[in-house]
Amino acid sequence: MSQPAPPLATIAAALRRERERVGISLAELARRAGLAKSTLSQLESGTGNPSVETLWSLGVALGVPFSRLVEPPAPLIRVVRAGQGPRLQSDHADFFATLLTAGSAHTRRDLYVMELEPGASREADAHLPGSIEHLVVAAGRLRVGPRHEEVELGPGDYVTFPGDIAHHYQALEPGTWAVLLMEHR
Amino acid sequence: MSQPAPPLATIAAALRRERERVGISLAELARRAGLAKSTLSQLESGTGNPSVETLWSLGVALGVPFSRLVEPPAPLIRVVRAGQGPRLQSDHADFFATLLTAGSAHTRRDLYVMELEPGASREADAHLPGSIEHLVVAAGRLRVGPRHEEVELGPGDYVTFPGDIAHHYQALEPGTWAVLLMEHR
DNA sequence: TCGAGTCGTTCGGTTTGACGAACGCCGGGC
DNA sequence: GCCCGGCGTTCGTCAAACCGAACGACTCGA
Repeated sequence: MSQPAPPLATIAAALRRERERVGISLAELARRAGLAKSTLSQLESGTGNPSVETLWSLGVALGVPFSRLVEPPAPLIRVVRAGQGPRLQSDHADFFATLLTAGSAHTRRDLYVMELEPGASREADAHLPGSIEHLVVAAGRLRVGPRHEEVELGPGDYVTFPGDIAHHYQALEPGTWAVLLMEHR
Repeated sequence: MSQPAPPLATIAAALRRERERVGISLAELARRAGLAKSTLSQLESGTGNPSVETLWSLGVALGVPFSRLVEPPAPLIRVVRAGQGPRLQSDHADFFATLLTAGSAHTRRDLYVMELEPGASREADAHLPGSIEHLVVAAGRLRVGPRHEEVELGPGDYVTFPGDIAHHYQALEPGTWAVLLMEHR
């Protein structure tokens, strides 16, 4: 799984790549991560073997998960057999989902605006294995999550959870709506 | 994803857990990983902050991916409350973007909550070639789009446009915010 | 042109992680 | 009894990760 790669150069490349993606300078990143510029400079140049704490603080400052800094960008071959495409859930009386952009065969992500009215909660079956839901509440209040782990959200709140286990949505106020990003791996 | 946890204790627990899962002694694991027993002993006791190389060799010897040693057992659901999460500053003081979830190494897909105040428009440089922006306005009014093709959006409105050409955002009302999905490649 | 600011790199000094050897502990033979 | 093998921990030494300061190069404004 993680055998062959000596992660020294991988980390160096990942650090520079992610930093430039965020669009900040080396000095600025060092500042946010609480490190010396010299340390970060050596890391990005491939010299040195950072401690976990050091690399962790960089991951936090960059807003990326730890693994993105150590694992090489894995070009991953993936097959979706015919008939296994994501199925849209049928509409419920108090639930509307508007498909904004559907994932093509290559980019499997769907973006919805979801409108809900208070009342009966919407039970969602498990989707495809590996699917992940991201939700940002735009207005109203929403109770959502996997069974027995529901959370209550207000405007601006964000939540993510696996889509491949049973979960449900329930609006707590009229006019509740949210942006839903469905990822299918 | 990787925010709050100081991974010292997490690593200690993960090492002991994985080692006992394999069913080998501390000395044996140190032998396979090419480390000194003392080093591993201190790591499992929570003392010390291993280098990436050290932890990597342990992951190889244990036959587990690197991330299993540093990330706590993944919670099913994760919430970022409004106004929390890492904020990306911009060249203008009236623009904030909060990174909600960063795409994995191969799925470059970042989800933001973007807050804007009226006034000077934010000029966005072209991003990586092939990137696409999706935007859903949650509150306020927003003028956005590529140069000379701007559109005006209200709550619930959705727009998508290429991110690899120059474009800009401009809030028309106070308290304007939107959900931004950035796709790369 | 000069000055102030930021950029990223390089250079000693200090902290600390990793090593090897020794330690005490426990269980099984001869 | 005694010794032997392996276990996990502790201690002193050494290399190196990290730091702070200084450096030259560059960009703006005055």
